[in-house]
Amino acid sequence: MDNNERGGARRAARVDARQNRARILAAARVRFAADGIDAQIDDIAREAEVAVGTIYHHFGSKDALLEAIVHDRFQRMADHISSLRDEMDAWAGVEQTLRYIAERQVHDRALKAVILSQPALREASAAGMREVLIPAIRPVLERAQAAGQVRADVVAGDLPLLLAGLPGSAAEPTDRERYLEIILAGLRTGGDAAY
Amino acid sequence: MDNNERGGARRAARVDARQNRARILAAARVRFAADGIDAQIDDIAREAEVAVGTIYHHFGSKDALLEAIVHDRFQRMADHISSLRDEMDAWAGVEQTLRYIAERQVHDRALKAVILSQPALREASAAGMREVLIPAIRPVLERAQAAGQVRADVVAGDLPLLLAGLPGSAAEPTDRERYLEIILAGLRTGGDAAY
DNA sequence: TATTATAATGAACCATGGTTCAAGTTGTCA
DNA sequence: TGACAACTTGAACCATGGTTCATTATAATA
Repeated sequence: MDNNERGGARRAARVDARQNRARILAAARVRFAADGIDAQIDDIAREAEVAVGTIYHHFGSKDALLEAIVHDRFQRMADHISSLRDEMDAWAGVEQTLRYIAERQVHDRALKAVILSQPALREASAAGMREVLIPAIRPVLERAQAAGQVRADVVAGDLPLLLAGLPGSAAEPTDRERYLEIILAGLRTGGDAAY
Repeated sequence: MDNNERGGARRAARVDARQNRARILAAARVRFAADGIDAQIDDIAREAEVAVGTIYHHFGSKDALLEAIVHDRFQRMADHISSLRDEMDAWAGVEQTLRYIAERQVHDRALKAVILSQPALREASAAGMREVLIPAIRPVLERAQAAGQVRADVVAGDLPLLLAGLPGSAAEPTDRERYLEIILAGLRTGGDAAY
């Protein structure tokens, strides 16, 4: 149902199969980003120029496909955020992180949906956030907290949630910028001089 | 399809009909609040102790029923918020408003969903927000802005959105409190001394 | 009480959209 | 160049859940 690299298996995956798998992933990324969680398998198949059955051959279910996409997204995001860890200014790291997550969310409705989803449902995908994205955010955040630049009570998991209401791609860029500034100001250690 | 008060009609609505209508509304409120937008008509019917057909007799469609509920919710919220307009301290008015909307959202998943929904889809319900809730928030907000207590660039429509990521009813109350404080701090006129 | 407009019922209907699988293709290896 | 496992195909299948409507029941009126 799922053929990763060389398992203990015999034959290597056929090259056409690998191409198709890639086409499906690409199409799924596009459609999930545009239509959100309820993008349709048929649409993905059409866009990938592949039959529905092929998708099921490679991924087994719609949820599994979504999970693959989303997990990959979280992984890439985590990598990027980790690279911000030693931004010269700790605060800048936090700001960059926020802006980056915001930008990702605006371009990907499915991602946004998963971030918002109750941990109960959509468990497989939500796990990717808990175990990949959040751990990447944590050091960036804590560094800024240690420097007294961010409220001490904030937790890494708060950041994605705070961005949940970010105006979508239809809205004015200035609306998004204002939203971000409000959140950033809220996070920054303010007049109440916590430290 | 919808029998409001006395139209130009002849007979008054039968009392059992009125009771059933009320039962349906009550059940729908409960189920939409608990299950969100995709609460099932059959469940609502069961909870109201009424046949599905009766719901359709009174409301015509699931969307219409949802719209009725949501519009009513927005109306009540608007009324409550308006009563805060002349809170002695302008800032307190804003804070109360935020806390009130937050509390409503946590208790009602459908409400939260509508607030988050792209204005495109779910148009009928979203209109209720635009035309009832937002206008009620505006004076409270602008009063605090005039007093220099809230960022000048914030708009009434921002407030519900900022609360979109608020941790749901499953989360610790302290998580919600922290979230609120961050938003409040972000709105408050801060060190950058706008005025 | 007889009449009737209005309301209630719920099994059947239907659209949607994910999933299956028997039949046919094709890359790869010997 | 076979031979075969791996892969692809897409029509058919099925579950879900909103909606219809012919039938039956009942509140209101005369």
